[in-house]
Formats: sequence, structure tokens, C-alpha cells
Amino acid sequence: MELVHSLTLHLSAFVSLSDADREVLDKALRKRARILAPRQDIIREGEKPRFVNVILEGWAQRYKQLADGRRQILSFFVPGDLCDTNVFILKSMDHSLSAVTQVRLAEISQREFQEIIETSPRIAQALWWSELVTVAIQREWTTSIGQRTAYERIAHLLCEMFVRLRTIGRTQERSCEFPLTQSEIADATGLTQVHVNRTVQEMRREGLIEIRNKRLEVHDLRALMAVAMFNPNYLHLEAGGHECIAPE
Amino acid sequence: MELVHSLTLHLSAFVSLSDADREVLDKALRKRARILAPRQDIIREGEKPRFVNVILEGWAQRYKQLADGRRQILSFFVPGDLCDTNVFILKSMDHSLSAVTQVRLAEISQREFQEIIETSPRIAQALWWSELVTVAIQREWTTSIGQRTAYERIAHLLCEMFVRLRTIGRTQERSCEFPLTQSEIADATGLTQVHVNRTVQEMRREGLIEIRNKRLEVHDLRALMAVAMFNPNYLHLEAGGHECIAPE
DNA sequence: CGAAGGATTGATTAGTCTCAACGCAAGTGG
DNA sequence: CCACTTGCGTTGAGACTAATCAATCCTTCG
Repeated sequence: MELVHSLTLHLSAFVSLSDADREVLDKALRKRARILAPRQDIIREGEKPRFVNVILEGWAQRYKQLADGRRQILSFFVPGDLCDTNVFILKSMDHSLSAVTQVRLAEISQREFQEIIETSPRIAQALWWSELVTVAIQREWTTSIGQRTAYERIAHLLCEMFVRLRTIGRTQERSCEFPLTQSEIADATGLTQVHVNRTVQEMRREGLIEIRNKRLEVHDLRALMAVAMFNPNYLHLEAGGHECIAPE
Repeated sequence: MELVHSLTLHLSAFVSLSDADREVLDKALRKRARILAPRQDIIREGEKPRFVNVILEGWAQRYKQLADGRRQILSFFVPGDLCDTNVFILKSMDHSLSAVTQVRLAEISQREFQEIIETSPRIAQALWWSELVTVAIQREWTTSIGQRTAYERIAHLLCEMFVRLRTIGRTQERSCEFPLTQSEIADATGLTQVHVNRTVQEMRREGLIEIRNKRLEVHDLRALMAVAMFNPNYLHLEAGGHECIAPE
């Protein structure tokens, strides 16, 4: 059923799962669900982590706040993404998770998670892969913020989200959902909202992209990837049944 | 013996290991060793990862290079640190590892690694913890580069390295080894070498720190942590037998 | 002693931030 | 159903952080 699709699709970018595997995931995702309003926190820095959260619907984000209020968004989650696999070991969260849009998620307890891993080595592997990709994305963001210009950074973010959505079948030809406000893009890229605005306008003027009505239209993905110096290797999609590199 | 100390100490920040555990680690670290000259690559982006690398002596770094040559250093490794736990799953590296100073490291094969984990659940847990800390550090770096000023960023890096070295017993009262050049600090913080120079001078003028002869002298850790807004929670040292927060 | 790597300095510029409005659309309450 | 609010995008002017370019200096080391 549809609820499971996103996680299955996500993991399928790495291995193809058997029906039994799917069943196992399906069951785990049904146990404990939560619906959050936009902006609502899922878990806050300092709290004790108790579940692995799986996004079923909507976008979420990981963020960190400095003592004086400055906020850095550390990653976005889309349907199928797992937040903080195996985080149980830690005493407390060093960052927060919150909903961007309305979010439906499944909570998996430590015991359930353990069970899944022991039941299916293939899923265990896929979860490992997913975790490694999450870290790789974090590294890419560090690189982006550290080295890329504002223009390149935003372009890179757009490329990443587009490609990630494509692997879970959530893109059209050249467009996808894109519920982020310019403020959120700013907090994710280490820029100000004003500068994001000007930069996005520039990208629009140059015919690269358009963002409106919570949708992103990518007029020329090739060109966008080029200016962003986007190399999708860090998403490690090469093993799955999906395309990982650009369109034709 | 001394070779093992650093990894044992590193993991001991999370759990205390039994003599048997130590023995297991000791054995694994003895199998395959490598010595690298300063600047030498350990493994390069694009290559197939075959080992878990454990730093026994010296400092190493993880970095990423953009198509046009801009380089971002993503993290530093000090003795006891593991590079890329469980990375075997992936087809190719999305980043490179290289020696900063001369480095002695141990290579652990997939099979050996598997064995360790199966032999000792406590070590397995500790390795998980170590991996989670690595990711947490990456997130903190993203935050640092995205939100902190040059001054704060450098201060934060210094705090982090000092605290990490302290947990493996490699600090004096208020100083520690610090083999990074200003260029390397620049690549790690997303600044230019020139600006790092001026900023470090400022920190020196203000009596916070001094860097010379490959050593860092921290005159006032409290103050340094304050300006960096350094919160050590992300290092997750709370469970071990070591201090995690500031000095006296 | 010469070479090389690293640190330092100065002058100038570019990119991004800050502050302050304003516009527009959608939602809300009276 | 209209006035008000709220959130988000847009614009302008000016300030400032950090980058750039180009030397110069210092240390170390073969």
C-alpha cells in the first residue's frame, strides 16, 4: 500500500527488496504513526531519542540552533527518509528535528528496529546504506557552504532535492514539489533570506529555474548541475534499479 | 601496549572495555599497518573502499575537492579515530582521506571488522557510538561554517580539537599538539589563509590563544568556548569515565 | 647558502549582510 | 464580507566581512 512505497522506494535505490522484506517494513511502519503540523518539532535538542522516525509524507528538517538564536538547517527529509538510525545509544539529541510541511511519520522503537535488522540482512544492509548516504549528504553540505558561492549553493540544493525526489518517483519531467520558503533555503545554505531572494531571481532571469506555488520548475537540469558542480556520486545510487545521473 | 591505547581511550569515552575487549582490538590493530608521509593520500575519491582505517599516530583529514579545485576539509582525525566505519557497502569513496602529519594507521578488513563486532557486543556498541559522534561532528561543522563568523569558527575548531585530544589524554594543562597550518585551518573553516592569519593574530592579541611550533596554547579555555559558543554535547562524552565539559 | 613552506602585511574589491520598507495573497474574526 | 493580520516575497541603500592580489619576511632544512 502507498504508505510503504516511499521507504521501499528509498531503499530500492540500493537493493531490490523481496516481498518478504517489504512485508517486514510494512508491518514496522504501521505500528506507531504521528501527524505533525508544519513547523512542529518532532524532537528537540537535549531530549532523549527513543524512536527511529521514518517520514511517510511531507518534508521535515534537521536543524541546530546556536546560543544566540542563529539557526542552521542541516538537512531535509522527504518521504522514505529515515531520521537518525540507531540513535538510541546516545543520551540526548544534539540537534532538533521538525516538520517543514505537514508531516506523517512512523516511529520505530529500538526493539522493533532490532527485530527488523535481525529478520532481514538485506534490509539491515539497506539501512546501513541509507545511513551512509545521510552522512555523505552532510559532508556535501559542509562542502557547499564552505566553498560554493551563494548562487552555486542554492543551485546545488535544488539539484540534490530534485534528484532525491526523482529516486522515489516524486518528480515530473522537469518539476517537483518544493515547499521551502526562501527563509528556509537561507537557513540551509548559510545565507540571508534577502540574498536568497536576489539569487533566486537571478536564476530565474537566466532561465534556469522557477519556484512558485511550492513547486520547483527546473528548466535546464544539465545547466543547473553544471553551475552547482553537482556530482551525484555522494548519493550512492549506483547499485539500485534507478537512474542516478542526469536526464537525457 | 601503546599502539592500542589511543583507540581504547577513544572508545572508553563511551564505555569501559574489559581486558578481553582490549585484547580483541589489540589483535585487530596489529594485522595490517601503514605509515604515510605528511600530505600523502590514504584513499582518494572514486576509489573502492576496502578497509576501516584506524589512526594510531598522527593527524589525518577527510576532504573533498570541487571540479575547479576548491578544497573543503571535512574533518580531522587524531589518534584513536576510525575513518569510515562500515563503508564497505559503498561502491566508491565520495571523498578523500589524507595524512596531515606523518601518520601510522591500522587497516581492518571487512571480515576482521565483522568478526570484532560479532565477538564483542560492547565493542560493537562503542563503534556505533563512534560513528554517531563522527556524524555529529560533521553536523557541527556545517553549523559552524554556515552560521559562525570567522573568529567564532576558528575558536570552535580549536575548542573541538582540544577537547577531543583531552579525552585521549593528549593535552597538557592548557596546551596540545596542533600540527595544522593556517592554510589547512582555512580549508577546514571555509575561509582564506590570509583571513585566518589575521583572525588568529587577533585571538593572540586578545590573549585567548597562541599557536606556534605546531602547538596550541589555550590561555583561557572558558573564554574560548564562550566566544565559539562551543557546546560539547555533540561529542557525546557523557557516558564515559572522562570529563566532557570545560576545565576546572 | 639557497630553496621552500609557512606566516605576515597592505591595498583594494567583491560578495553578502543589515536595516528598513513595501507589496501581495491568504486567512481570520467581527 | 470587509478590515485586519500574518507570512512570504521583493526592493533599495549602505555597511562590513572576508576575498583577492601581491609582496615581504621568517624558519627550517638539505
